Amino acid sequence: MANIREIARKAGVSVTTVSRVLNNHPYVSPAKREAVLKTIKELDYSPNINAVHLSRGKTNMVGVVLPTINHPYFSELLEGLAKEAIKHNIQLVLFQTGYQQEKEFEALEQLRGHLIDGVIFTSRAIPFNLLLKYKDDGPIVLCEDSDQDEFPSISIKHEDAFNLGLEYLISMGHDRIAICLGRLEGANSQKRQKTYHQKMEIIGHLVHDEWVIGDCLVIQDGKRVMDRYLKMEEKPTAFLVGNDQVSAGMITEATKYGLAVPGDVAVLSFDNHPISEIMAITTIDIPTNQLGSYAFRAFIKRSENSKYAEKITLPFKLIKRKSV
Amino acid sequence: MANIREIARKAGVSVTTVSRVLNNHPYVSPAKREAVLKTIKELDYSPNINAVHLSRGKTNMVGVVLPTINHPYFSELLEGLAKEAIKHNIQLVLFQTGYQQEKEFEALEQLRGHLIDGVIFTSRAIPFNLLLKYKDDGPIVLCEDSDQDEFPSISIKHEDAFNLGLEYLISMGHDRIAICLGRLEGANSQKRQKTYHQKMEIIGHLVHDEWVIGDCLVIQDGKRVMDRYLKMEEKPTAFLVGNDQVSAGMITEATKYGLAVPGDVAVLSFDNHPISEIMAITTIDIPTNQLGSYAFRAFIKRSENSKYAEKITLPFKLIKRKSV
DNA sequence: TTGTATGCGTTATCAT
DNA sequence: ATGATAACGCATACAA
Repeated sequence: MANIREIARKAGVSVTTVSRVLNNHPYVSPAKREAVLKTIKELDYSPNINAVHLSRGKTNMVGVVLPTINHPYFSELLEGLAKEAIKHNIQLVLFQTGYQQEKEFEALEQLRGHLIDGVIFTSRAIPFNLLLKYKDDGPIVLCEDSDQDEFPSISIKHEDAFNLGLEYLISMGHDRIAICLGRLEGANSQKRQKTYHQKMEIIGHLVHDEWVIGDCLVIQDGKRVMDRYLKMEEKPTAFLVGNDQVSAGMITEATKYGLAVPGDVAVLSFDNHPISEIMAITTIDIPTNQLGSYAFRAFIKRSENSKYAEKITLPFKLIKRKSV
Repeated sequence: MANIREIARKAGVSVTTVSRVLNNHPYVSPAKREAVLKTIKELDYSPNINAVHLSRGKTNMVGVVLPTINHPYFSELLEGLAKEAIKHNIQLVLFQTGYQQEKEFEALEQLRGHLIDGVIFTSRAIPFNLLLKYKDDGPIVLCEDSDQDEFPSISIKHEDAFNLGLEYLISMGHDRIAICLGRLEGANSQKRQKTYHQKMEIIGHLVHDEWVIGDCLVIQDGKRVMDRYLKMEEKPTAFLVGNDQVSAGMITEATKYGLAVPGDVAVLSFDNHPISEIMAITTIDIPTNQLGSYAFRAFIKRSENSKYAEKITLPFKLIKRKSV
């Protein structure tokens, strides 16, 4: 309840001196510094940070937009962000969107309201032109393989990574390949589907509509995929899967039905998260953690230079295990 | 960049009127309201929330202390919290501690600094007497089976739940039972160990030191546990495991070595999270999500009544599947 | 219904 | 080295 003025009065100094002590400024005599510190302790004082923020004009907090934290991809990414944020003494404020645009706008509005100094999108649902309106409100960073030059962005080249997966499956003798993606309408999924169709055309293979499966995000979705597979008239011999969680669910379910992996059906996924190692899933390693670190550094650069808009792409690599 | 004063000037009204429009107060003529709204739109104005907070004396944000979000237990709990927080139009600010006390103090310091209106501990590492010092700085809620009356708390009765697990294993013919816990020094773990030793004594069975395994939190820890099991001279016939993740890792690893579950070794865990269903793990359901909801409601009650300190315990139940 | 003036708790400027 | 005072942007008691 105590404030800086009260401290000043009791310590027999001015508020300026108290503020100087609080912020470790030079030019405060040891005697007065001592007196101030003593009073602060006595009154159990601590500064009202809202006032500090208002006065300073910034908060040292940045928003992180993500669909859910209840998924290894995003929690890994977040750890990368957090690791870097700590170095810069900056707090992360999370915005769990569940892919709801409304929630993303909430983050952007907090940016406008000076509650946070910037926003990092680990995933985005709002259209680009609406995002653009917030360009001047503070640093914004995108974790996406994007086709724009307004904001800095960090990602892997999704088309290339998807191609790598397809080519590996083909090299292992598969030509009847199905794919499992997240939200089919998302930018990344669109790119992946395009890549898929192109590649299938090259090897001269028609694509069955039911071989493109959406909404594959968590382990339970893998079960759903296998159930669907069992009912297919035209069965693929391999699946290229958007993330390890779904693969894990698929393989577990397949095993239940006595299907051999990769004998009856091969599975290749993305991420190289712990579960893929445990279950010996062949996967394409995505440096998810690093993605986060780089994203945060991009935020810092953008803070220092409001024109900074570099597109950074990180490497990925195939991890051969036992599911293909 | 624009502020309320500028809006007032351009709209030809007082700052008070602008503030009234902003906060939907009555007693503003439609004409002036219109003028203000128009100017706000023109200047692309939005309020500086720090100033609002400073002026109002509160922020509508509460801190959530948790070891990591990269774990189903905590992300589930968090979802329960978030669901409720949304209803009250309150932002959650996460403090990932990694069980570092320092991080928990950070949350408490933000409470003191009026940056957040309260703190919810989903897990706690700092000693109680230090926590107590923050009692008057704002509402604090504990998610723990605690023995205190200063703060409201939400939890299940860990002793009872652990007993239920032990009794079920015993009823299935096991008497050589090992346990896997999280941080052995934590309050919950202590209670569970005590329960374990008591029960083992009742059935007249000595406990081997190596049958109490700590640091079991994630799926990889399950692998470690099984590796250790294989080297034991005195092998248990069953494991009571602190959470489903660890069970999943154990079972996967056991299967690799040709061990039958539950034939060679039975596994019973806690949580009833998705992976336990997928892998048919027998588990004790913890209403993790509800735990979060209740915790948030306790925060609200404590905000309204600074004496409120109810201890709420939620029910748990055994889910019989195929790992015991 | 509207406006003036003051307060919220700090930092920063500018003297001295 | 120190302090008086003006911002920071908003809410609100009070007056009109």
